[in-house]
This record gives sequence, structure tokens and C-alpha cells, in this order.
Amino acid sequence: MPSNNPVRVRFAPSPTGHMHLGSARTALYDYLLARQIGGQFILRIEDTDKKRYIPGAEDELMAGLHWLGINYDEGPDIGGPYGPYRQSERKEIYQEYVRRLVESGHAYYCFCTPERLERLHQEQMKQKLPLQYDGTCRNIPLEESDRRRAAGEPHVVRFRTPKDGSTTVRDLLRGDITVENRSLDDAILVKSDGWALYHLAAMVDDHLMKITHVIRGSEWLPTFPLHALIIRAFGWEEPEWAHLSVFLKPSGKGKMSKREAGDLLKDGYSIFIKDLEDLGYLPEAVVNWISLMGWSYDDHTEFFTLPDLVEKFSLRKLNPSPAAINFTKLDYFNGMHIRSLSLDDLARRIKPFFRKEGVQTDDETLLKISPLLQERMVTLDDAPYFGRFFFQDTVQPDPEDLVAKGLTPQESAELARRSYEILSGLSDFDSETIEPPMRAMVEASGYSAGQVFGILRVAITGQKVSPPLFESMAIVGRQKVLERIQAAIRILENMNSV
RNA sequence: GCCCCCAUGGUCUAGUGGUUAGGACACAGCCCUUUCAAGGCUAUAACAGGAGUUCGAGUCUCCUUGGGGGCACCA
Repeated sequence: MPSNNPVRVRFAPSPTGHMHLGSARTALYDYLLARQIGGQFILRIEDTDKKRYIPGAEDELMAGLHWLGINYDEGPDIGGPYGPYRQSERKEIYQEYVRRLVESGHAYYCFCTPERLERLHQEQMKQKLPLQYDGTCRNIPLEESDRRRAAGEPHVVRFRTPKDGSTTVRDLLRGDITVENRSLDDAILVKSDGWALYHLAAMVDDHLMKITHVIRGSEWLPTFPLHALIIRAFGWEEPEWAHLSVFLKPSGKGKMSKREAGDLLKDGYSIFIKDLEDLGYLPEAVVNWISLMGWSYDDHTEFFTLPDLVEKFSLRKLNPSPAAINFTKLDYFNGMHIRSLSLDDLARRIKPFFRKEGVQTDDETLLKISPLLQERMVTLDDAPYFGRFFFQDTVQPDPEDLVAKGLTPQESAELARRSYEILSGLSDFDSETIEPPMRAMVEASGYSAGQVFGILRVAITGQKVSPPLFESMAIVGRQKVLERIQAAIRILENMNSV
């Protein structure tokens, strides 16, 4: 619910792997909420765990956001009034706040060794008991624990979870959730190396950074009550919470494994943002697609640009149930967004895909073929598939394809010769000039348009599937068209009838 | 084992007590058509199961089942 305060939301990923669709959606919703109410969107890096840190992950995150068009107002690279925006640079802040919790009795120092904890865990497993800390250090007087700490005894800090009663928290998607406090663990807030854990660091940062709405994954639902308890222990005001459902694999059965995610690539799909550009997807399409996984607008609108989404997004319409990833719908949206691109924009975007295929292009031709390619492309890398012949000096048609269905090579060659005659005698070489006499020739020949134009298509484009023939011919140009027909005639003449 | 969340066609979803259960993707067919598309039209297809509340339940309650998540000195 909008409050009187300006909306401030944060995207707080940890740099421990590739940015995927789930995090992109969370960031998108954050961004939309901030933009529509005129608030701020903050990027905060949660990198307190050095063991899991992956170099480059932070850059990939920022590149991914940038590619998607999701811009943030405050972050590690651009700064802001509430920095630093990397948790690894905020250690002292957490220490200060943890001490407050200890002194107010909401947290305590725990000297239990990992070995003892492991034995406890095993015992609880054996007895089929809930896996929780047993409270051994819960009642050590503060003076004593301070003394032991000063003496250098290894320790962590744990939250003193109430043992009686229950805790109710409110999620924007699910309403009130109540849990018995006895099912909550005395979670560790600070590790023995002095670094704060997520539970503490994120709550402190959200408060200090004046975050009003926390949008995060539903994997945080089980620890949600703990987080609320920590905030309440500080006496702070709680933000609004929205826990987004997870993404399931396309079958809808379970989350995608690392292995499955990797296998996707050979089908031209990926759940990693970094791969999507290379696969020929438009950021506009990706944004549109993920926006609709767990959110809806109304009955008849599904095509959205980022500005549309800013205008229409609403937390109220978020859906709590898990959604299966549907890549064919991404393909659909990609086609739609490709068709909504201006011609010069399209020309610019397909250029690298020709280059990747080793096809030399020129901007003028690129612009001319764009309208021809536009309505038949699903992904940007379809462009060289349909249009490489525009840029080649010669094409290499498959002789079999040159022979029209139901005709002999000789008959096909004859049709090609008649086409050559007409084409070479034309005053102009645009599609409007080419089409009428060619149709008349087909009419007179007694063959079908499909047969005759099929021969020419293969002869001129080197492929059975291509953009419209006459427009293509006009762009290829008379000289090359005639050369290619000539070459095709030679091939046909050298074939034996079957 | 314990805790939490979820449940409408194959998939994404609309629906907040009374609807012929709506839309989108995919699929099939038709139209258009020189190929492939795009576009238009049509069809197939869903309230997980069981109790209860109510005159009336997809919608509220409970149970079952199924799915998902969590139970780290990760986030």
C-alpha cells in the first residue's frame, strides 16, 4: 500500500552466480514500483560471504540490468546518500547494531563449537525432532560472555527468539501468516569471523536505506517471521513485504536444475540473462515476458513496453502460485516486439547477427531488407538465415531444389530461360515492374505460380524458404539476379531426367 | 522428520458467493498466399478429490492428495 513516504525499493542480489530470470523479474518489479510512484530504486550487493563470491558476477548483474533497461538510482558503482552499497563495506555498521540487540536482550553470544552443533544436529535427526539450536548459551550472563569474548573465545551471535506465543507477519500476496514461535530457531546473526549474516545485514540495511517495500523470492518465506522479529526487536517500522513465487521448469514439475539450465542452450533458450542477447532475444520481449509470470493486468492486454508496465504495474495483481517457464511464449513476444521495431532500429539490431555468421553487410541494404525480414523473424539470429543471400556474390542452390515439383530438369530450365528473357528486358527492376510480366508468363506457361516462382526462389536466394521473391529480386539487383538464373540454368541442363 | 507456501485447460492467467468459467501461448483446421511467416476466422481443452457453511461455492472453512520452498557460522 502506498504510504506518505516516498517509495524506496531495493534489489539485493548476491554475486554468487549468473543473473537469471527470477532475479530479473524481482528487479523489474522493484524498478516498476519505484518509477510509477516517483521513488528510488536501489541496487545493493549482498557479498558478506567471501567463500561464495564469484568474480565478475557483480559486473554481470549490472550489465544485465542495463541491457534490460532497468536503471537504478543508487548503487555501488554510482553511489548515493545511503552508501556504501556493498555489504562487504558495511561490517562496522552491523557490529554496532548487533551490539544493540545484545544489550537489549534480543540477542546473545554463543560459544558452542561447530562440532557440538553437528552432534546436536545428528541427534535431532535420529530422534526425528525439529532441527534447532538447543539454547545452551542462551542464558549466559552478558558480563560473562563479554569476558570470554575478551579472552578470545570463538563465538557467534544468535537471535533470542521468543519461546512462547506466535508471530504474525503480512505478505502482500498471501495476507497474514502466523507461525508458532517455538518453531523458530535462534538464528545466527553474526558468524565467528565477525561478519553479519543476511538475516541481520539485510534488515539493518533496509532500515538504514529507508526501504519501504521489500520484494524478494519466496525462499525467504520460512525466515520471514524471524526477519520481522528482528526488526521489531530494534523497534523499527516494518516495510511492506512481497514474496514472489519461484519459477518452475517448463513442464511445471520442479525447479530447474543446474544441469537442465545448461542443456537448454542447445535448444536456443536460457534462463541466464547474459545468454539472451546472443540468442537473439530483445530486452523488450524479455521484460514483457517475465513481467507476466506472476502478474497480470487485465483480460485482453499482454503486449507491454517498459513504459506501459511502469504505468500499469500493481503489487495488488501479483500471483502467489509458482509459474512454469514458457519459452515458446518468449518466442511469441520476441516476434511481436521485433515487428513493433522501427526499420532502422531493426536494421541496427540484426547487423551483429550477420557479422557473427561471417556475412559482410552494408547499412543501406540492411535497411532495405529489414521490412522483408521483420514479419518472419522470431529471434534476431533468424536474420542471416533468411537474408544472407542479399549479401553474397553467388549462391549455391541444391540442384534437387531447383527442379520444380512435378517437372523435369529440362522443363524447369526452360521456365528459368523464359524468366531470364523477361527480366533482362525490363525497363525498371523494382517489384512492381517485375511482377506483372512474370505473372503473365506463368499464366501462359500452364504451370502454377508455385512451380515457376519456386525455381526462381531457389536460383536467386539459394534456399527454399525466403522473403517474398519480387522484392528480394529488386534488392539483389538485376545483374546478380540474371547471373544466378544463368547459373541455375546451367545446373539444370547438366542434370539427367529422373 | 519438522515448519511454511501454493492449487482454474499442456503452459501463463482472469475470476473475490449467482458467469454459457473469459483472455493469451501452444496445438489442429480454414481463409489469405509464389515459399516461410505475419494477419483473420474456427475448433479442442480447466475449476485436483472429499466433507462442510449457504437457497446457491471455482470463489468461504476443514481434511486428503499433489506440487514447491525452507530447516547452514549461504543468500
